[in-house]
Amino acid sequence: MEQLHELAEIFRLLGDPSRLRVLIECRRGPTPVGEIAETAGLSPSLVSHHLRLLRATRIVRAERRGRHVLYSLDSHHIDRVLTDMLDHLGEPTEITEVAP
Amino acid sequence: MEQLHELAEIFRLLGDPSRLRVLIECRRGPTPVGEIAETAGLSPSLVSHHLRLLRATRIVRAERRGRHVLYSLDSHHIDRVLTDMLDHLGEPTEITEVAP
DNA sequence: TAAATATATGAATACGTATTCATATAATTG
DNA sequence: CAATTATATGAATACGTATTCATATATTTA
Repeated sequence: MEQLHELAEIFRLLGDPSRLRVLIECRRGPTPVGEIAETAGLSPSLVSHHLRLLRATRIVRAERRGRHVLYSLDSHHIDRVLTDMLDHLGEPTEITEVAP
Repeated sequence: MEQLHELAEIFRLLGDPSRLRVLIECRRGPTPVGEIAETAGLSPSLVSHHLRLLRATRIVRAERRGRHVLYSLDSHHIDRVLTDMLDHLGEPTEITEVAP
């Protein structure tokens, strides 16, 4: 199964707090790097580095608009996974009953 | 948003090929460490290390059965995310049309 | 109890990678 | 064209972590 590495790489990219913040901002639709940086509280340089990685895996896509570059999510799978996980994160831990 | 780190940690744990293999084996239901190791093609020691991390985040749960310890997925969220991503991985890359 | 099997743990290592800083490229405006 | 704004890139660093090896703990069986 070779796709396993591909899948792991996607998860790995989601597995960094800063990058996750960047991604969550991208969910709002095409957003310039500077705005992402400010909202996420990260340096533009760092955001740019992260976006490069996310772009390389097609998780995110870029479009130029004047001197800005707007980034947005390019995978509805990722979008859905993010939505699901964010929604269900607050749920209380289930109590697993053990059969006697 | 403090849950963001929690979410990132979960993704980080999914972001390693070996650990992902271990997790996928756990989806089949309670499975002994040795069997996971053999099926995944990993050393029992490595599998045990990974399982410890997955257990610490409640992604996986353990139950003793004789001298074996059976591991299984403990989060249906994770199960669903894995199923979704595995299902949709084979899908061809969508061609994004740009409006003229 | 001793031996055998199954799992866990600790230390050591080798490797990747997140972040910063300095600098480069691109696009607009004066 | 010069200056400014926005983004990208490269190198350096500091830190985490996956893997292995040796050893320990737990459980069953002889």
